[in-house]
Amino acid sequence: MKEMQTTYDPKDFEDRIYEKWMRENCFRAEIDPSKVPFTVMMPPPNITGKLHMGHAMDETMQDIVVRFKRMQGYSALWLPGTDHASLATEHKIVEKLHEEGTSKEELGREEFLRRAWAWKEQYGDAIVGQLKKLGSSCDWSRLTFTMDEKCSKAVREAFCRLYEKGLIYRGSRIINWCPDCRTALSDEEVEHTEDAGYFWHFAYPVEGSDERIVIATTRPETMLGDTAVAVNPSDERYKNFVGKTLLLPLTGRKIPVVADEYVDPEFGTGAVKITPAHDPNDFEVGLRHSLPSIRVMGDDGSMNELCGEFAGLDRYEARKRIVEKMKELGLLVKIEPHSHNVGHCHRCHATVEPIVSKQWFVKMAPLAKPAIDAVVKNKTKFVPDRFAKIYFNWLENIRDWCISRQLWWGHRIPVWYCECGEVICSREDPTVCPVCGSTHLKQEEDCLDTWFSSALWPFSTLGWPDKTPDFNYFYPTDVLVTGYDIIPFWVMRMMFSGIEYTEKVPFHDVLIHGLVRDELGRKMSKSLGNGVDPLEVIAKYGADSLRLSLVTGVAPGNDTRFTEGKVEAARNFINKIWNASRFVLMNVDCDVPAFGNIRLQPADRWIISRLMATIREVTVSLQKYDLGIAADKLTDFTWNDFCDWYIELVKPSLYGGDPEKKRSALGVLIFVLENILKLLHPFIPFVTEEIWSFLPGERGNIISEEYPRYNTKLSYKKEAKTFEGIIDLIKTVRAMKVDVNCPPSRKVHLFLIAEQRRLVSVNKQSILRLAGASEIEFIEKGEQAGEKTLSHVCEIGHLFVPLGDLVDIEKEKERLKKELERVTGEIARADGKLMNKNFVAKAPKKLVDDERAKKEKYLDMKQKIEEQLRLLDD
RNA sequence: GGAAGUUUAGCUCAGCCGGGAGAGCACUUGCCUUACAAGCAAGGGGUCAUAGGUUCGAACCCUAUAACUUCCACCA
Repeated sequence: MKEMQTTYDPKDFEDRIYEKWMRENCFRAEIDPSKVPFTVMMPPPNITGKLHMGHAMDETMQDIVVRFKRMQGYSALWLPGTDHASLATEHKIVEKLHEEGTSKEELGREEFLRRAWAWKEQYGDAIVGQLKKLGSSCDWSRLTFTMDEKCSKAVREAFCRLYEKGLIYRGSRIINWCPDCRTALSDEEVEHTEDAGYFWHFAYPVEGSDERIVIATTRPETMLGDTAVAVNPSDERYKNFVGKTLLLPLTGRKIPVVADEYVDPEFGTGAVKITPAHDPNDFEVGLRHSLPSIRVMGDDGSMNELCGEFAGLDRYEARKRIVEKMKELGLLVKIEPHSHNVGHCHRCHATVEPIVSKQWFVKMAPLAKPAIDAVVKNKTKFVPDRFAKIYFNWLENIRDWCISRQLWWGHRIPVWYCECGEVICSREDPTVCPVCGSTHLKQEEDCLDTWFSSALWPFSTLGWPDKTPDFNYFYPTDVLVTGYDIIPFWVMRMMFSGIEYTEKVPFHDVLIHGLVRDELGRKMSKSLGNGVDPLEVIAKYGADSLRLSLVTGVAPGNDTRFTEGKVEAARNFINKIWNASRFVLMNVDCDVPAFGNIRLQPADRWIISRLMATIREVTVSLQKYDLGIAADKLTDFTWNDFCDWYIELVKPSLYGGDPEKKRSALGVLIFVLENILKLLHPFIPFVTEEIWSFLPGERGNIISEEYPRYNTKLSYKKEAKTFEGIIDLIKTVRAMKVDVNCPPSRKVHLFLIAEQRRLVSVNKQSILRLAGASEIEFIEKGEQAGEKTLSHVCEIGHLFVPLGDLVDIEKEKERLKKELERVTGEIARADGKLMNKNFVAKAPKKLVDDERAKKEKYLDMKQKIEEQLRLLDD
């Protein structure tokens, strides 16, 4: 039999184990009617780059849940994939082309797409590699890319259905335009920041008079597109202006003064220039007053041909020139600093321009309603549930979704325009116009928003719209794991899409996690350069340590800080398990009896009792997605109970020379270790699998083992409680020795007045070893343990330890007096409660009983301490 | 202008149904005890942000306040 290395080194086996899992098809989810399916769709990472720490946490959480469910006997499918990330990817490729001295226009659509697919191959593979390094147990046979044929088919189906229902329309609306990416954006893709700017006050002259009206604007360049000035109808200052005509400076265009409630008289000058083509509010005002809409800016953010001398200028250059010009004309009244909310493209951070443009939209109101209802009715639950509020907030205030993008990389909109004017939306590429028979059809140039295909992810991956066996078996999915920042982009859209297309919610639970921040609590970002590469951490500490560190001490939905110290702590814990396992295995030199055939000793029953309690707590926590609590319980049990206590307690049995005792001890050790490894496997899959392979006997992979189950017959609650008296005894002796500076090597003689002599006797060797004692001697009440003796009342009885020269009687008296004080205080506290009639009457009976028992215990302690004090006084 | 979150040990954070405040790291002391110094043992350290309220009983529930964080919102 091969042996375990003396130190834990994950590099020795992580890759090898992953290959083994792959080779043996351990991640493959089968359609098995005898099993219950459990489905998780991996949020497909963008192919724009490599995975960051946030992904690492997201994937780890999913893997933990999936491995847990798989071990529980579900047919667990974790379907992996990647996202084409239309805008983000195209942006990156365009940047790269720019560096190469070319452009997408120069290459043309076809060549550009060829490059994009090459990009996808490269980065998609890198991501898959990273996921494997992390230990992700996803079903690679079902790996999906959002532009795979099946997804494209689903996208077309979805688009056509909405189009046919009249829920998709094309129209000219104000949209968010990114002049750098040169595409429309949805509202969600715009980030607002409070930017410092100015308020320019311009005077607009009234036609045929000397009167002027002063407006304030933050975007002077848009004045070229003004088609009115609006004032509040109740504003006395401007009453006489309403209906008059103004001469728009720089253009001489005649524009009316209109009255509209939208204007806030308190803000600015109370008069607002109206530019319907370049401002969402102005657009609305324009509609109400039938104002023309004049677009003065091109797709690249420069002023267009309507702008006279400013034509061709960049928007900011134009702003400068216009302000100068207005000043020259004496129409610049004043400039005041003003900070306001400015929208930025969330991809390239360029300032977004609201622009009127012909785009495709999804009508949201009819889709939002059922998506809200589903969560209200608990068909889908958010964990933690407070995130439901954020979800509602979005859906309740939602506006129509602009889905067209002026991009090439993505799903091209399945609409064709015929020369006769017919618009054809089709699942198949049409060749002939159904109206005029023409074959001159042109497909819509625009692509769909990436999130349009992401919205279909829970079912497009399973073959929808076809009724595939996968779809029938695995859909709807069980849990979606993602960050709170993705709720508006994705969760919400999957919800209404799932309900609309499949008539089922796409998942029952949404497990929301927070962001992984840096050591100082800052968001990890490229610009700050504070990101930590998961692969580097894995290289140094191993994937298991990284995984464990990402879920311990983390509450659902809360942000967490990444520190190397946490990874180190996780590594140390894993090292502990490694060595504990090594210890157990190096003692195996005989057949280990089956657990059921072992006559259990009190210590055995204690550890098994603790094991059962742990199994129960961990299982409950995992079912509630409380991964942090589960990890915490497991660490505590493994390290404290198993390693620090149980292993030490059974060493005398291993070393004592009695083969029967040794065999039994080994049996229990192996049994508990097996359970620990299984319980921990979802968290730290590699090392548990590796250790598992060293355990004696024929066994398969731990990944395919059954998750431990709570067994009432093995709970031994009462016996475990009693056994804790032994632990308490050992701790007491240790503390006594430290208290008097007794060297650990100096063995002490223990005298004990106790009722449970048998329990003590059975564990005598363990007690001697762990307490650093030479002998335990039972004495009767009233009997003396000799001169210079320290005493302590512990759970199991009254302990006396003669320590000779180390004992300072006066100090011991002091200590006893203090102890007496404490105990007296405890009695008073218990009395305080028990004398309270309300407590006795209203508190649960168990609590009252417990309180009475405590009082009894302390009274007994008090008596013993007083006795001892009297003795010392004599 | 709305909304959510956070505030607990020196640091980072847990804390379930309300029933004697926890972990890791750091710190102090002693130990290389034949698995592990990435370790063992024993310790010190908290006005659970503040003020009220509900309750027999509050870190936990309610109200208000403060500080910080985040999301949303068209005030030109």
